[in-house]
Order: sequence, then C-alpha cells, then structure tokens
Amino acid sequence: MTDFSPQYLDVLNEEQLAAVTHEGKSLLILAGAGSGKTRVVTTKIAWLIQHKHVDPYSILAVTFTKKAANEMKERAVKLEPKAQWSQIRTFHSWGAYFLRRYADEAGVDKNFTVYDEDDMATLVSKAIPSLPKKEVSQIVRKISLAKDYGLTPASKNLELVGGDGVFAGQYALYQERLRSTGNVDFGDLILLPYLTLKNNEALRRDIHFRYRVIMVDEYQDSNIAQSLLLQELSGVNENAGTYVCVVGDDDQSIYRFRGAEVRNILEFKNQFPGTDLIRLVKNYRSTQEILQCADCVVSNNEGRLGKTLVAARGKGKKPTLVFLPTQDDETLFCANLIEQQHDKGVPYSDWAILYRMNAQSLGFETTFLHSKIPYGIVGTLKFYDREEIKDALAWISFIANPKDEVAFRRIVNKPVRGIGPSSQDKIVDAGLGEDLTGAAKKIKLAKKASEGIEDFCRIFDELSAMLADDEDSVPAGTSLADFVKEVGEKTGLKEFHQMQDEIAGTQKISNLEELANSAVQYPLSRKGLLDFLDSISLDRSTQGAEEDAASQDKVTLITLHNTKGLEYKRVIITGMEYGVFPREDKAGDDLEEERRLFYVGITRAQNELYFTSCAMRRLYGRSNYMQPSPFLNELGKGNFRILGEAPFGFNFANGRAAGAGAIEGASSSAAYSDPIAKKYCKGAMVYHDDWGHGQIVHADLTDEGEYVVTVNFETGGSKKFLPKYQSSSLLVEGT
DNA sequence: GATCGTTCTATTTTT
DNA sequence: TAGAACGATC
Repeated sequence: MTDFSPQYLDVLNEEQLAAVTHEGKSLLILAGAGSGKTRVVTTKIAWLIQHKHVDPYSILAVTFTKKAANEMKERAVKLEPKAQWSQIRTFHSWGAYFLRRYADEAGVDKNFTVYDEDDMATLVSKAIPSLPKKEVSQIVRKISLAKDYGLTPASKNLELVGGDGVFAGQYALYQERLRSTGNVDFGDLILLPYLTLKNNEALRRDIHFRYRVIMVDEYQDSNIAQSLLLQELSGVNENAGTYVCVVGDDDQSIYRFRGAEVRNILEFKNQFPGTDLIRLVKNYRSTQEILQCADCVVSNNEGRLGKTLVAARGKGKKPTLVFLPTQDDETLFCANLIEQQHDKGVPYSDWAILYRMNAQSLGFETTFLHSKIPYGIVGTLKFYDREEIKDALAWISFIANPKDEVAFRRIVNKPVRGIGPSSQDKIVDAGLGEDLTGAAKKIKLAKKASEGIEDFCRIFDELSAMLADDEDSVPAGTSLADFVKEVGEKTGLKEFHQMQDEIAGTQKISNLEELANSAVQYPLSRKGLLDFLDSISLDRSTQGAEEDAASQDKVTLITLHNTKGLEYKRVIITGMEYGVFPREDKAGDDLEEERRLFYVGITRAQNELYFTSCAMRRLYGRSNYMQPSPFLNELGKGNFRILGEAPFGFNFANGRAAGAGAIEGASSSAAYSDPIAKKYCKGAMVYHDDWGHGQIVHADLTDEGEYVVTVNFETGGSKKFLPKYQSSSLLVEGT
C-alpha cells in the first residue's frame, strides 16, 4: 500500500473534508439529513489509520442500530482494510462485549443473556408479588427509563422519571432479583459499563490507554447514560487525551420518549471543552423544493443549534398537499396515484407511505390488496417476538445460563409437565441465584411434578452435552443449527407447535426451522451459543423489510419513526390532521419532537412529496371531524400546491385551494411558472423536425427537476422531450 | 388448563 | 373497531 494515497478525499466537499481532517480535542459534526455523514465518518476512520498512523485497534466507533454499524464497518474497511481491527459496533453490543470481558469487575455472570421488556416484566411480577399487570409494565417502563437516565435505585433524583420512594424500593427489588439470575437488561448494557468504569480507576486507565479515538454516530439519539459512559470512556474529565468525535442532527431527535436526550448534543461543547463544530448542510438527497418545506417546518422549533440545508440537486417539483373527505378517500387517492404512475413506468418501490400510528396501515393494506398493489409493511410482528421463537430461545438461554429464572419459567411446563406456577415458585425460591436444575432436583415436589422435573432435567443434560466447552473441540461438519434443531425436537416444542399449526394454520414450524438455519454460521459450542444469542437480542430490528421492498418492487408502508436513515424517491405523508399528527396532547418540548418527526418524514423524499389530510377520520371506532395539522401551515408560503378543498375556515398563508372535487392525479395539472413550461404547456400543438405534427399530452418534471413533456404525434408515435434543450427542433404551433 | 363472554383501552420503539 | 385482559365456567 502506498503511504499517501487519499484519492477518497477528492469526493468530499469542503465541510466534509474539514470534518475528516479535523484535529484537536473533540469535534461535533452537525450533519443534516442526506449530507453524507456516513461517508465522513468512514473516511475519517480511514484517514486516521492511513494518514495519521493511528492504530486501528485504538479506534472505537459506535452507532445505534446494527444496520448502521454494519454499513459503517463495511464502508470503512473498503476504504482502509485495516479498519477491520477497529471496533465499529452498536453502543449496546459494545456494552455486551465489555461486560463479558470484565464480568467480574461488573458483577455479572460471564454467560449472561439479555432480558427484553417482557422478561423484565416477568421478573418484576415475581420480585414484587400480586401486582396488576398494568402496574407491572408501568414499573418496567420506569426502570428502563431510569437506567437510560443513568439512575440507580439509590439515586436521589428518581423523580426525573416520575419515580417516588415506593418506586425506588420496587426498582431495588427488581435489581436484586435480576442480579441473582446473572443476566442483564438492555439498560444494563450501558449503565453497568458506566458504573464499572466510574468506580474502577485501574480499569479506567486501561481503557483510556486502549481507546484513543472514539466516534459516536446519531448522537442526537443518545441518552444520559450513554453520555455519561462516553465521558468515562474518553476520560475527558481526567485529561486522558482521547479524541472524541460525535455526529448527529439535533433536528432529527425523535426518541425522547425512550430516554434520548437532545440536550446531549446541544450541550456537548460544555461537556467536552475545546470542541469544534462543523456543519454539514449540503444535501445530496432531496430537491430544493422539498428542502424548503423541511426548513420552514423545523425553523419553528426553538431548542436547536440551527442550520439550513442546501440542495446539491435541482429545484425539483413542488410538494403537493391533498385534502380529502375521509380516510377511505385517502387510501384510494394513494392507490390511484401510485397506480397511475406505475402505468407510466414508475416502479412501486419508488413509493413510501408514511404514517404516525401503526393502526393507520390497515386501511392502506385493504385498499392495496384490493387494487393489487404490492406492498410491504416495515415493523410489524417481529420474528423474535413470536411465541415459538421465544420458547426456543428461552431453552437456548437457559442452557447458556441455568440461573435464568425467566427462561426457566417459560419452558419448564411447556409442553405440560405438571409443573405449575406453585411448583415453579418453590424451585426458584430454593435455587435463587444458582443452577435451577440443581435446585429442582433437590427439593421435594408432588409426584407428577417431580416426574416432570426429571424429564426436564434429562432434556437439559442431553442438550447441554451437545455443546463443546471450548472452540478446539467442536466436531467437524457441525454447526449450532444442529443444536437449535435438536432443541425443537427434544423439548417437545416442535410437537407442541405443530399442533397449533394444524389448528390455526400458523407458520410456527417453519419459523422454528428458520431460527435453526440462522444459527448455521455459529460453531456448536458454548461460545457459539452466546454469540448467537447476542446477535439476536442485540438486533431486534425489522431486518430486511426495506431491501425487500426495493428488490421485489413493493410500496413501503412505514411509520414515521421507522423511516429514520431511509430514503425514497416518492413519499406520501398521510394523516396530516390535528390529533393524529401531532397528537393533541403534545405541547412544548413534546410538540417540538413531533415537529422533528415531521421534518424527518419530509427529508426522506428524494423527488416527490405529498401530504394527505382528511376532514373525517375513524379513530377508535368513532368518526371524528378533523382539523388539518397545524404543521401544514408551517410548510411555508408558496412551497407547495394544493389539491382538493381545505376545510371551511382553514386559511392557508399559501393561498389558493383548488375547487371542490378537483382531486386528480397529482402530476397532470402542474402549474409551472417557468416561461419554457408556459410555452410548452399541456395541450399545445407542436411540430418536430423529425417527427412531424403532434400534441403535448403530458407535462412533468424529471427526477432532476427538469421540465419534460410527452408528445403524441399524428403518425402514432409518442415521445418525451426536454424543451429546454429542444427549442429549435420542437416548435410550438400558432405562436 | 382451555374456552367463552365481558370489559377496557387506545403513540412512536434503534438496543 | 379490535385487541388484549380478566373472570367465570367446564
């Protein structure tokens, strides 16, 4: 490799280059939507290794989603193969890595698995008996939030998450019970590394010695605990000299309700003194018209650092706001629009339908099914949330860590082995904090139950015996898939779910097979099993759904939240009504977050953007008169055109609303102000040097924002022209 | 432990 | 409206 070959720097714009080559204490990159931030981060990693001779091993780059982490790693390695030695992973998977490596220091079992919210609920209801289910899930939410805020049961300010003295006690009981299982929950993956580092100076030194560069992507989505962890990791308050670079967009922070704290990004420069700020505002994704709307909307927010995106692409087509009578008209309008464009060669996969609530997808599904428009929904029933998958995973988790009370309870009596809740309680009480199979064998149970336990333990032993203790003794030609398959067979789960399949026509068996297949890349060992479980619990994403839509030419139905990081050629943001978006209980900071969500939605669109708003909508089985979303008034004067009739009394700064019933295919009546467009308008008769006489039957803008017309010639042919470049060969007659 | 009828409730969800 | 959740019953 040549010592100096940064051709990859040539493709960067000025700000991107400045961000890549920045040196100093720390850097905050404010990266607007579509501004090429992944390119900047990956190039920076490559540049540091190649040009600044930073040891790749000493670079840590964290993101929030597995998908983003994979993409970042892949692109960085492409630029600089040595980046494969850097740690590029999600915050939580780094936490899992840290906790396994320093399990003793952190006080967890090396073989821990990660509890999700359901598991947490089971634990809460066992740690605090006789609580109604509703309260249990409330407590779980509060505990999760507390951990996101970096709060322990002993923390003074639990009221930050709405917790009082009672809650502190409940949190403590849960925590005690959780520790006795040896497992961790999601919050622990951040909070425990933070606490461990904070209380262990020697370990902290080691870590500071190891990580010299730390980068965090999507920093606007970080929570307090993550910010605290970053401070300990980097040793910023101890002058450890680590270079910290965070990238984010305060305008795209949409996970406040889950503990994300915009203030992390707003106050970064205070936490990391000497921080430089670079803004990336050149947008390579959307047309100028779309970005204008986005900017107008988000400038209504007060709590922001402020930036205005600049379109690198053409002006484009004005977004369209469509007023419709009912939600059924809304789905029909979308279907017609998509179908109409499809007839003209626009693939279904160009389109995404965005909505605030999952419930809104239903109407679109029905209509699309009816119209035979292929669609895919992002983010519904997740694979790993399915009953049969959870059952199999509970068995696998229990074999990894037989102290796992939650997994034990889930599987011990499924299929029925005569071990009811009271027997389960007896076993768990006797064996809290130890191998529960051992405890189960020791204590005295009813005849039926003890026979069941014998059976259960036999299965456990047989399955455990399949796994190699160390990597060297893994038999050739095997994989963890063999084990997962055997879990289905031996435990009776397969038989159990086969019955369900026959009764309800479900896909449980094939789901179990799919689970086994996904384990094929892991070795048949204890380590392989833990890696497999980690890969599952740390990637609960709606994997594949987006790629699926593109590869199979489907319309994407998706919640606004789920669109973050994605882009589509044509976007329809639906349900633009007060009460739906924004919800009517939103005010202050919450309203600003809703507005950011709108901003995220708008900036997903590359070429075309539509908003739909209904005068009437069924909500919770009731029909309601709706007011247009106040956000529509924030789109900015003249930044969009209107189809349909705005509800009475709703005046737009923007002005003109088309007459009643004027709902039509959006591209057919475009009013372009450009003189060329005026001249070559729809209906005009033209003469072409080569093709003869004809008429303009259609006028539109291309993806690049160029004015394009379709001409039908007397000879029968039809052809598209860009008049801007054809003014001499394509003549308008009668002028 | 399964099934049926009644009652209640109702965002968003990277890990 | 629709689903989950709970209690009563077999």
